[in-house]
Amino acid sequence: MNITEMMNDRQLEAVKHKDGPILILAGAGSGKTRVITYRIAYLISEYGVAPENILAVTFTNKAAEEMKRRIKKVVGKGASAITMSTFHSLGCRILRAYPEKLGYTKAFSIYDEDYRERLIKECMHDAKVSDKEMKPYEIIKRISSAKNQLLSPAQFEDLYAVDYESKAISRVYSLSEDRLKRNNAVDFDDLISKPIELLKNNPDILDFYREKFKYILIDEYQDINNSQYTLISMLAEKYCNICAVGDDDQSIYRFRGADISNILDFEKDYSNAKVIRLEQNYRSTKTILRAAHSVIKNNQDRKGKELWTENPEGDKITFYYTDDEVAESESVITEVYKILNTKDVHLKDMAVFYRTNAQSRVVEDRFRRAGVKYKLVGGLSFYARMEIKDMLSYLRLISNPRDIMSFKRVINVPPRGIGESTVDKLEKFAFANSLPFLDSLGRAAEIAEIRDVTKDTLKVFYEFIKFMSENAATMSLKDITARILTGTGYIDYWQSDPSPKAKERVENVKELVSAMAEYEEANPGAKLEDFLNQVALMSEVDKLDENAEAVTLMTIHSAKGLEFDIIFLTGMDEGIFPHKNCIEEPGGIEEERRLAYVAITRARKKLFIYSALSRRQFGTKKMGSISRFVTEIPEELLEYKGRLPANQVREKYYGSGPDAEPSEACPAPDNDVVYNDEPQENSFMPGQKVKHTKMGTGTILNAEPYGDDVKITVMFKTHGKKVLSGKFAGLVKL
DNA sequence: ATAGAGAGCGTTTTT
DNA sequence: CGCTCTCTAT
Repeated sequence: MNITEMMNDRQLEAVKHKDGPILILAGAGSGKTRVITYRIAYLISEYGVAPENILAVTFTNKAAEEMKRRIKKVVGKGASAITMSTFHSLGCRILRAYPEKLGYTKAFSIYDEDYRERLIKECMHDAKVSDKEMKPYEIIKRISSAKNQLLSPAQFEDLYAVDYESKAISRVYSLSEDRLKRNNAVDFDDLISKPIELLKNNPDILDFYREKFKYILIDEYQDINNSQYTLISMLAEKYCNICAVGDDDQSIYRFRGADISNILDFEKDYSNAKVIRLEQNYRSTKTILRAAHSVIKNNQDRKGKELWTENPEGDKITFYYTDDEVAESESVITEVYKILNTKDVHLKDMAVFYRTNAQSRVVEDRFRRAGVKYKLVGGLSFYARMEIKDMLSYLRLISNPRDIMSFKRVINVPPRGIGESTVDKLEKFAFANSLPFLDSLGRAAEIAEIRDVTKDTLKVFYEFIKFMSENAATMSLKDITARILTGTGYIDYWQSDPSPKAKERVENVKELVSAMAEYEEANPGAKLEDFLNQVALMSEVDKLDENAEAVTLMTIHSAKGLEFDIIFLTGMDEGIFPHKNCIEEPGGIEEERRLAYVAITRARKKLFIYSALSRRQFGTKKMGSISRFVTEIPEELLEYKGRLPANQVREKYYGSGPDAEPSEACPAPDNDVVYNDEPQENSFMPGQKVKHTKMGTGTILNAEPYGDDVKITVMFKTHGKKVLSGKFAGLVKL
């Protein structure tokens, strides 16, 4: 392998390290993926490690596939024996190898958040916990965190069930575990915690995996949570050949239990650990990197590093201040066209980022009107559509006939005259006679309270599911779905509906059939369970087609690990980013700042940052103020555009005269670039730089009328955020 | 059992 | 504003 001239010394050191623990602190764009890929290839080709003895855990399935593809290029076919997957896929594999040890069957269902919420609501009902007094979401969060801490319902009760609330949660937790078991189902947290339980109870199996995975690599180590940490530690304990790769500045999943101390304490956990820092950035311009650093350096809780690059200085970062979210989107569109016309950049090299999924609606709407092609990550994507979920529920029921949640979803789709009360009776009957659910359905005739017509309907449904369930193994995936579509009347139901919406649903369902055919071709011999697991464990980014010639629309969280030439970072307003819910939380702002750091460092060539004077939220217009993260970027890296905070600033950056140059390809909307034409001598606008006699210089974040005075919020460079009176503070505009 | 209307509520981020 | 849940009338 000739890799010496392809890498810098640090990278090479990481690649060539053989045995023992190693921590690679890899800054954004430092060639991390390359290092991991070549390290694995090197282990195989130079150190003679068997591919099947390597486990690599990545953040998305796509990253895993991409890495595998690259390794194959270097070491050839043998690479397919490497286990390369996400944490959840790994857990799923282990669980599927020994399902009976924990009382599951091989065809267990994986419940997504939607199903989990329904299930928790049912348990709340059973436990007599009203969803008025406690939100299901809060309970889910507590249960999820209990599972991350590897606490059983009994342990949770012992530890926490002291107050009324925790007692209620404890009851719901216990009931939900029973129900999941009865349904032969697991949730996302179980995919980590149940394998741990399995390995703890079965030392022989644990030893098997320790021997199998002699070399372990974990990517995005800064974002692993307690249970994931436990699983990996258990597996790595024997040989300690663990290679952790991560960046403490990019830890952004604390809300789902990620614990940054896992990476900070790696050297304590493995006392002989080698630590390598990758600080040369190959991705971004000097300007972008400097901006990113000027933001992240405000965090206290970090290992501390500064990336450097040999890349050119690059363009300034454009800071756009627009009227509202619509003007923001339209400005993005104008810039997209400008770039297409003047630079050798394609639509697929551009991305729009936002903090929350809800913000995508306006962007999508405007893109659609302007005819700019886009691809949306997350939100209401293909697999989240009603008709697709219906079909998947049918498939899940056939694969796992004990899955009551799936049964409930489809029993009356299309309408068969079977309602809640009938389902209740069936469920009670199954429970009372401790029958697998499908059997109780088959014996519905014995339930006196069910009407005869309903019994007939149930019988037909039962026979169909039973037949499919027994014969699915001999059918192709495509045929299974096709038979469900006709056999259940589902396709007829939508085809007889003349609305365009229904037509779309039919199209989507047909697309699912071809997706299954495609999957089958790519994975010969794949079973129905394999397909269902793959769909359940697929991340939003996995569904993205990176070659499609369209602009990517995504949350910053989804953008982690990706890079684009041009990035439009929208919604940089206080309250949105940083999000208002995090501002009060301890450590909240620092996490948001890391998120901002991730966003900025995704850009290769050019970054646009957007903020708006006002935004529509819950239907009402709300005045906003510029995000503190924007003010943390030094002025000299920014170029101001759009609605200018004040005339002086406008002259400073543009000279006199408006610089409206609408692109030919896309006539700029009227409100694309708006200037304050009236000189507003006495008004203070967000974005305006000001000077205070005591506190020095700062930027106005917000200004609102307050009686006959103005309440001005200023972010001072040295004194932080202060609220001042416009009348008395004696602010001088700069 | 079901459709349709009205109320009420919510927005972090995800495998 | 738009979605979901609940209530009510068939």
